[in-house]
Amino acid sequence: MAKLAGVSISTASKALNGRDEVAPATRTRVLNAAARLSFRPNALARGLISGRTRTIGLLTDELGGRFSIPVLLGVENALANEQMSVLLCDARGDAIRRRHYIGTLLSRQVDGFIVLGDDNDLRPSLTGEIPVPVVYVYGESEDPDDLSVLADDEGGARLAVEHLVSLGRRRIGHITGPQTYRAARDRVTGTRAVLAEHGLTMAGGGPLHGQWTQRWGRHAARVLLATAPEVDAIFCGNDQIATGVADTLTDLRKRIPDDVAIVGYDNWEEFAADCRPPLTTVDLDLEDLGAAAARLLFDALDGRPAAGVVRHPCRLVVRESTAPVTP
Amino acid sequence: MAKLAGVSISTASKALNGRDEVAPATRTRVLNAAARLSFRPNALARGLISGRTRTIGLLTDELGGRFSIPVLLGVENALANEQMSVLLCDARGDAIRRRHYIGTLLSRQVDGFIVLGDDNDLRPSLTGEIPVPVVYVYGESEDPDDLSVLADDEGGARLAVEHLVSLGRRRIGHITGPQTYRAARDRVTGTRAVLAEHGLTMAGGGPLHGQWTQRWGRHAARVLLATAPEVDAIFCGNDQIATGVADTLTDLRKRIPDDVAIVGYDNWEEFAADCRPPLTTVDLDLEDLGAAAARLLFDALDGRPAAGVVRHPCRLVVRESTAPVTP
DNA sequence: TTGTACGCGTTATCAA
DNA sequence: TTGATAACGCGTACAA
Repeated sequence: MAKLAGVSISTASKALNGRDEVAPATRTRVLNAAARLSFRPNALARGLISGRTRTIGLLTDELGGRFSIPVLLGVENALANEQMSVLLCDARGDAIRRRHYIGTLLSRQVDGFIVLGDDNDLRPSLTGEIPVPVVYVYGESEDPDDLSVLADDEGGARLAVEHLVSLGRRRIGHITGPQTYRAARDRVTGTRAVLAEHGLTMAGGGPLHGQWTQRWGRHAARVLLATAPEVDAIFCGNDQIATGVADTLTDLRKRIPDDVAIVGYDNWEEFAADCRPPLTTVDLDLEDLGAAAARLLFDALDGRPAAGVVRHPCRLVVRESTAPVTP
Repeated sequence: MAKLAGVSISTASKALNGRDEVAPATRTRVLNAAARLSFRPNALARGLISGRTRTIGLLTDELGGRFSIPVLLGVENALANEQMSVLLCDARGDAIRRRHYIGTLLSRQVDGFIVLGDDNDLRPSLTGEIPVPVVYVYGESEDPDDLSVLADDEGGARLAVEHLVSLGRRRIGHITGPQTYRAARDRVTGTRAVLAEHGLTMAGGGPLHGQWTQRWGRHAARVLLATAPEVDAIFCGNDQIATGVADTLTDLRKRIPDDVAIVGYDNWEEFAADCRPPLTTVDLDLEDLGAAAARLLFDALDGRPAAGVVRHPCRLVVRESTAPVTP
C-alpha cells in the first residue's frame, strides 16, 4: 500500500493516523492508495505495540436468562461507541470453565472485564485473578473494593407500592419468588418501607414466597384471597406471577383493576403488554445498566477507578392493570 | 520467564509448545517457571505470526429477539471446545453499522464470520465484502453459493400435524403469524402437505394469519370456532398464540385436550410449560443449530467449504395439551 | 539439545 | 517533510 502511494511505510502510517508532520499532497496520495486497496490496519500489530487492544472480555454465567441479554446489549452498544469490541464468554456457572475463560481473555490481552451476574445475589470476587480493571454488573461482588453496578430493587418496589398507595389502595398484598433470591428480599424490604410510611400493613400479613412462575401466581392469588378477601391491590415479584394472579382473579370474577389492582415487575414485554389486562410493571432499564457499567469501565481504563455499589434506578411503566379506586 | 528457567527464549517456546527437540529436564524447568509466573503466551503476537487468531466474528441484527440467544449460545459453546473465541457485534438491522462492524472484525483478523439472521427470511449476502469464510445461520443468504444453516420449519409443522393426526384428530385448524414471515408460510406448507396426505382439509378453510401474540390467539380462536365449531385440534404458529387460543377455549368452556387439542411452536419454556394446560409444542433446537453452524465454519476454515442450505430438524415436545380423541 | 537471527504489521524515535 | 530503524512477543529455520 505504501508502495502504491510511492512513500515509505512510516510515512504512510503517519498519513493514515492524521499526524500533522506530513505534506498535504502526500497525505491524499496515501489515503487514495489506502482506499483503493481498502486497506485496514492490523489491530493485532497495533495492540502488540500499544499494549491496548480496545477489547474487553464479557464474562457471563447464564446468557440464557432473559436479564443478561439487555445488559449485554447495553454494554455492547456503549463499547461500540468507543470503537471497542467485546469478547463473549459464557461460563455457564462452572468455576473451571470460568477460570479457563479468564485465562483465554487475558492471553488475548483484553483491556478490561465486565462480569455479568446470573442473578443479583452476591458472588465471589474474581478481581484477584485478573490484573486489569473489572466491573461487576447485575450481580454484586462480595468484595466491597470492587465496583458493582446493580438494579435498584428496593427502589423499584418503592415505585410500585407508592403508585398503588397514590391510587387510593390500602389493602396491598405481595406475591413474589423464593426468599433465597436477593431480588425477592430487596423488593419485600422496599414494599414494607412504603407501607410503613403510610401506616399500612401488608394484606395477608406478609409476602407470599414461591416460584417465579405463572403457576405460583395462580395458586398464591387463591391463598391470598382466602386469607385477606378485602385485598384491593397485589404487587407481584415479576410479570409471570402477575399474569398468573390476573388469571386467578378473572377466574374468581374479580375485576382488574376495579376490584383489585395488579403491579408486576420486569416489564417483560411478551407477558406484561399482552396480559389481560396489560400490566403496570417496573422496568429495570437493563440496557441502561449495561451502558453504565461500560462507562464506568472506561473510567477505570482511563485511570479513574471506582469502588463500591452503584444502584441504577428503575422505571414504573403504567398500563391498564392499575387505576384509582372507584368511589 | 525464560530467564527464570535459565534458558533462551526460543528453547522456552519449544518447551511450552510441546516440541520434541527439547530435553525432558529442560522442559520441566521451563514448565515450572511458566507456572510460577502464571505465564500466558500473548495471543496477539501469535496471531501476528500465524495469520490465524482463533477468533470468529458473530454478526447479529437483533440480539434482543429470543431466537438469537440460543443460537449464539450454541455457537459459543462449539467454539470454546475448539479453543476459539467470539467477537460479538449487533448491527441492530442498520446497514451502516453492519459495514462498520465488518471492517472492525476484519481489522481484528477474525478467522471467519457467523451471520445470525433476525428472522428466517432471505437476506442479502455479505460474502462479497468478506474475504474469510462466512456461515449464515437462522436467516438464509440470498446467494445460493453461500452456506446457510436453517431451522426446518416445514418439517416442524409436519411433526406437529402428524402428531395430531395420529391422535385421531381430523378437523385441524391453523392459527399463525403474519404471512410476511417465511416461518409462517413454511409452516403452512408443511401443515397443508400432511393434511393432504391424509385426505383432510384445514378446518376453517385455511390458515388464519395475524400477529405472533396471545392477543391474536385469543381473537382468532373465537373466529375459528365460529366458522368451524367442530374443530378438534388447533396447530398454532407459536406458543404465545397457543396460549391465547387456550385462554379463549377455556373461556368458551371447551376442554383441552378432550374437546380440542393444541400444539404450539418454539417451546418457549415460560409460555409452553406454564400454560393451562402445558403445551405440546415444536422445539427448534436452536442451540444445536448454532453448534452446527460453528462446525461448518470450522470445516470451511480447514479448507472444506460447503454451499447451499442445511436444514436442521425440529423436535416435538409432547405435554398435556394433546391427547388421543376420546371415543 | 540449545541458542541466534529473522519476520509477522504497526508505531515511535530520530536522522536525513 | 520524509525514511530508516528499533521494538512489541512470539514461532521457526538454521547454526552452533
